[in-house]
Amino acid sequence: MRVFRLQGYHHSSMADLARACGVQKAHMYYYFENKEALMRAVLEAVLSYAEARVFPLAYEDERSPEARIEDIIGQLRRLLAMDQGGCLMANTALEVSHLQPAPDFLAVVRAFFEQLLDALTHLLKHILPPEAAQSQAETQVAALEGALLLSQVYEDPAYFERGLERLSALFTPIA
Amino acid sequence: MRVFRLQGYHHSSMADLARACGVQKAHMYYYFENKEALMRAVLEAVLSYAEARVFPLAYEDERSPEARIEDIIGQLRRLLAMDQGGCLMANTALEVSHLQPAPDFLAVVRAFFEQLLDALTHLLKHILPPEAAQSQAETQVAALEGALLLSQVYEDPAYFERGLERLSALFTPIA
DNA sequence: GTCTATACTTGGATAGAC
DNA sequence: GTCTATCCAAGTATAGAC
Repeated sequence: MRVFRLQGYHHSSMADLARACGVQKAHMYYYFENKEALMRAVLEAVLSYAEARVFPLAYEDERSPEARIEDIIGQLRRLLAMDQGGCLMANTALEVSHLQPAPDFLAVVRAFFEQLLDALTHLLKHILPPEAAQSQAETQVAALEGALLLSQVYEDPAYFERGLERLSALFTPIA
Repeated sequence: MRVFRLQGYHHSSMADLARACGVQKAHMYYYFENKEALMRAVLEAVLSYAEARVFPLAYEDERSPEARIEDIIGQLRRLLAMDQGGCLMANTALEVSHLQPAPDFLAVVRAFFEQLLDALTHLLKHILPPEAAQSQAETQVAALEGALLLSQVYEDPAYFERGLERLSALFTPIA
């Protein structure tokens, strides 16, 4: 996961990946059919983590929206840490989305963003009408990923931090 | 440029690039020292275009901000067309920003975003206090690139279109 | 300036011993 | 389940004829 995040899909060789795992290159093929299957497994691991520890936070309806968004932001800060390669889902999407044929692991990327959008939409419905909530969730996910991009361009985590703050601010208006 | 946008930097081979240019692979080395120099030249061509035809639109102070932002949006729609590979600057940044050593063409990417941010900040100063203008420019560039990402993830130009509309709407409040 | 031919390296993947 | 050895294709880059 670390290698793919830092070096990208195509630039990560099976040798790089094997070294990071502390095994011989050939041994990778005992567990994974090929490089694409390995990437799929990595992306599925990220998705599983988010499904277990991040998205559910949004649906804890007995807690306040403010508290829930703060927890989610904390998780996103770790999951997308810019100094560890940023967002693997976004990096991968931009690197392979136009390839023909498209690698099948793109479906995992889509599932990730869909669930992230749904989770945020659910939270925003507490402070906005349903339609506006969906639109605002889309805006916020885009703004967050874009802020992460700027952080990587300028090697400055502040852009991403400000993106997280703007998301947080939505739930703590003035008061 | 087309090949790099669609396939990414590392996945584009000199053979791919030569074919797209209609010359033999070896001939590419007559014009460019290596693949990295070729990528630099491509990025510089994009930057030059933006410096000549896009950014200056923001500074035509005799025209209304609304008119200027509409022209800029029109240019961005073409320059970042999602079905042609999206934003080469963003794609490239995410693909190579964590490599060590970092390719020197990253400086061109930084220059592009810096000038885009400056241009948007200048325009926003017509409707916001200076400090808020800078902050809002950062937010809008991030939101736009993020919207483009979502368009590529879902193969749906609508996300990017809505991003452009939200930018446009900033300059035409209610009225 | 453009081509053919080719050197040299790396990359993905397999075979088979242990 | 892990290793060594190896195959073959693709990749970057160069040499040299025309």
